[in-house]
Amino acid sequence: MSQDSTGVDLETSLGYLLKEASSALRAAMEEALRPFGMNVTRYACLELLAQRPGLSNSELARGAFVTRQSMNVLLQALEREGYVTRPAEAPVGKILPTRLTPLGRQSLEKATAAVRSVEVRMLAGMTGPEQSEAFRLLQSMIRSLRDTA
Amino acid sequence: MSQDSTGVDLETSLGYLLKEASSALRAAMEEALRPFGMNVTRYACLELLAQRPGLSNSELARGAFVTRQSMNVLLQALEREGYVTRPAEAPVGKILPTRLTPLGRQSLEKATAAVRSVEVRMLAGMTGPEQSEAFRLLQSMIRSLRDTA
DNA sequence: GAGCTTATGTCAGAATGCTGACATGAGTCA
DNA sequence: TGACTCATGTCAGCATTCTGACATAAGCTC
Repeated sequence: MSQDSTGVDLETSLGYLLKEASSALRAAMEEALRPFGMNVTRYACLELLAQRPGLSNSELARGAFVTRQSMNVLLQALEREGYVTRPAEAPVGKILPTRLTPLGRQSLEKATAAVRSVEVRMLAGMTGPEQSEAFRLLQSMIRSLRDTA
Repeated sequence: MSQDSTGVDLETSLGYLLKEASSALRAAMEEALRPFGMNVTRYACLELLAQRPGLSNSELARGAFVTRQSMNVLLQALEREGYVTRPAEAPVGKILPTRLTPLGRQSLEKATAAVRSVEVRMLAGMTGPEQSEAFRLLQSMIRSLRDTA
């Protein structure tokens, strides 16, 4: 009996375990990215831009799971440091499409190997079907949380 | 072909999906806890103390997945507001065992129902065996990330 | 006991992310 | 056209969490 009637047993809670896994992944990612002077959000932003050039600030924010205000601060820094470019004026509406510079692309490529090795490490010990199942189950959780919101 | 040889395809990355799930859970939790003037870390701290009274600052930090410095800031606030108590002097070593006050316990109980409903919502659509499998797979990821660190 | 390593509590400063607010542009609809 | 709604970019202020640093206590080894 590790649990009274009113509490949430942390030892058996999937939510708690999900947070633990995310925390472990984040720590491993930050550690892997630190030698490149990068953090997780910064890397996510660059990776998103590599795969879908021209994303707006708000789209990048949604993709990196931060608010558009936070992403705006980050983009201003990246722009100042020469990793990305944005047009001075919006070609349409207020959206400023962002693109990687050669410097940004180069910086991303250095970090990518480190990030990939973290993911490989995380999945070591899981079979292909198990990885597919994990993918499916996580998608189910996300959908349930969003739909009923 | 959505993927060149150097990148990490975010659409199929389990790491990215794990971050997405964690982000969705966190958002749902923060929203559920806001009416009670609480956030996730604060709730985790109180819940840990309810289940294992007398935990030290460092142990609470590990349980809530923040640094001990962050937990120290939080504990000082909780103590000031009367939710927890710590002895003025360490009974042994430097460890200050923390305990919930009646006010802290009462505050926790109010929040618990909200938190539990979020977890139930997240698991809607998953069978019992699927939940067990998700638990097992997340544990595997955590172990792999930690062991090879 | 002396020395080493590890863990703890704490302070200070910096980085990061959030909420609130505002102005502006696009789309919809009557 | 005008009114309404929604999404966007941005500024400001605040909250949260982090890294770095220090002193101290426990445990272990010699």
